[in-house]
Amino acid sequence: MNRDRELVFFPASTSQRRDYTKRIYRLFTEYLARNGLRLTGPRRRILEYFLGAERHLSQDDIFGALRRYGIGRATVFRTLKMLEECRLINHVTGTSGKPRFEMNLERPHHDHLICVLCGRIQEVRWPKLEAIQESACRRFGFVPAWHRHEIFGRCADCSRKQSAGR
Amino acid sequence: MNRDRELVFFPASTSQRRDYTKRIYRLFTEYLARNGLRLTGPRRRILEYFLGAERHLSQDDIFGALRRYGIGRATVFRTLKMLEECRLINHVTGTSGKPRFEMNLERPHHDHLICVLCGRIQEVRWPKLEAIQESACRRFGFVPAWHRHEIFGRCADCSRKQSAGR
DNA sequence: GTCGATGCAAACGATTTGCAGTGGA
DNA sequence: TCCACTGCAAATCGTTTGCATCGAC
Repeated sequence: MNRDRELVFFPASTSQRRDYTKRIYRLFTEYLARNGLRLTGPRRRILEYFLGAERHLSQDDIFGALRRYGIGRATVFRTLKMLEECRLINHVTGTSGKPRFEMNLERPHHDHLICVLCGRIQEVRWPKLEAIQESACRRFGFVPAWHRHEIFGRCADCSRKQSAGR
Repeated sequence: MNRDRELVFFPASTSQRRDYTKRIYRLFTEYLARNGLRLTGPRRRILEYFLGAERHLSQDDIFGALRRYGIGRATVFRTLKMLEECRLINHVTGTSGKPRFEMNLERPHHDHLICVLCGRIQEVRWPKLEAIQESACRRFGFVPAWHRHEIFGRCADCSRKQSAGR
């Protein structure tokens, strides 16, 4: 299975990737400088891991992958919170309610189809749906800031397997 | 403020209410019997509280209101889980991430506008939106079971107050 | 050198579970 | 009567925080 397909956008070629990484780093260091914070080893490693991951990561994925560098759980939590605050990453509700994270920068807005059997998260773009939603909010005088639109069910693979098994 | 307006549907007249309550109880007792479970005082009280509430309740609301009957937190959690499992109630993500619950039975599907300032939860029906969503899932071979569509932002009252205060 | 960041462990808040006693069918 | 249900307290889970030390600037 090609996990890459599950991401709506991810730089494909090596040069695109290099440029993307560079832009991410610039935004990150600017954010850090603006707030009197520092670019440290653990922060760099976590960001690097996101850049290489191409899928939705849990806190455990990150901690598990980076513990060999002696990075503690607290630091992972602290950094995730920070990256979310500066809008470089986004969080999605995974199956079992545990949050998963995705790179956010320069990626078009999308919603999520979450498979309750295998936990796979598929991204979908629905521009038409977003438009309807916006206008409806306005009718209520409600000023939307962000939203969460997650659909839980069975993905194509799992529902195929399930009906074959019967 | 009339909180009732925030619910898309709730039986209005006394007789409608009585019938609704009767149907809820029948479904609940049937569910209990089917699983070899019992209709106990605490369970009855919690259900009763939902029937009278007409708004989105947190676990704390329920515990707080019923502690005078000596009902423990564990029982509230256990019962909420059970009611959710038999689909009599639904859970919505409140502000601060804590779940809130609503009666689910015989109520048309709706989404939620959640005010990040006052925590108020407003319900919206979007039949057109639901239709688009359904058809898009089908295109992916994804079989939706349930979804969560929550929009966070400022409600009409709060955004008015906020701009007046400036 | 300064002061923010780190890892560790302890603290925390929400939820769950073990258990002995209680009560619904 | 029987066994599910209860409240309580202890346990657990994910996350946060206090603190002494470390390291980026």
